[in-house]
Amino acid sequence: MTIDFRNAAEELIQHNGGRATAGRIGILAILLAEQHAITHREIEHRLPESLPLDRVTLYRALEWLVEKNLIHKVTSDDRVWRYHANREVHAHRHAHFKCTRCAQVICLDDLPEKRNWHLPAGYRFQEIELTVKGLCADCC
Amino acid sequence: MTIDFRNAAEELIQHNGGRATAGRIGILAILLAEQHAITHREIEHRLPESLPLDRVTLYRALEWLVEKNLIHKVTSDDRVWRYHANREVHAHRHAHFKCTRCAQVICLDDLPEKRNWHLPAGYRFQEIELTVKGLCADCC
DNA sequence: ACAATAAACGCAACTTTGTTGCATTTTCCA
DNA sequence: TGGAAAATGCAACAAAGTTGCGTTTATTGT
Repeated sequence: MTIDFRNAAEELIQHNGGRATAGRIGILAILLAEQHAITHREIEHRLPESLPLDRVTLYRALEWLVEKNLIHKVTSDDRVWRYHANREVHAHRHAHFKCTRCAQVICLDDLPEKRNWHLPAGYRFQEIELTVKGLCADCC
Repeated sequence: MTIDFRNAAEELIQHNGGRATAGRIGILAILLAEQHAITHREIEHRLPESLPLDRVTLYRALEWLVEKNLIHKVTSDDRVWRYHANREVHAHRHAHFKCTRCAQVICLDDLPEKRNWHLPAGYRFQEIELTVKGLCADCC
């Protein structure tokens, strides 16, 4: 199981012209295996003991993966980035759900239309960032 | 002009059962005078020399003002809270606009309908947090 | 007007998240 | 397989925000 994610991760990394280092593979495999967007710290805890990775290296690897569009970052109100592997669903921009009790984050599929947003004169639209907050099934 | 904001601030604070200290009045007056949501640091810089306020006191005053519903906080992707005085417009929840160049934040008036968001089974909706990103008139 | 007291405040120290510079190690490919 | 480029690890730093605690201040009742 894990091995499949590792293989997929390695392939994805190489197809993007990056070096398939143990760190990157491990990180991406963790994110591929994960349903929810997770924090830097959660990734760190999921790393096997056989792969001790420096905090900074983890930050840089995540940055690289975001750049290469293999994962994406989610803003949150707790000042912590969460990361999630990109799948087909994420080809387009999408909304996120965050549980107000356990802080779990998942991806939703819709985003409101851009034209609904009448900005003041002279303002230019670029993108929408939307988080729905509530309770997840476990916390309800 | 400033004096009007100070008077309004003092009244608002007293009507909420809080002590009208120089700090709170000064802070709320600044926020009342401000069009945009501004950061802790920006507030600090706007404080007159006659009112040197400790960082911590500022944080605590802001926290109190949020609790009392006199101001509200805005989440942002730069991990910094921005604060804005509540006006009639803000009686209901609303969206925000953030300029991707100068980081200025303003309030918009609409929010998409809750029912548009079909969450997974068992999830409970609470609220929406939405930021439109783009360029403001000055940065276009 | 004034004293008592609860609420604010200021200071110092700490935490968390993330970043930067630089020397060392590793990957990849010629 | 050996050398260049890329990735890593370490140490130090930075920004935002929090906590504990002793001191000051605004309010309230007399």
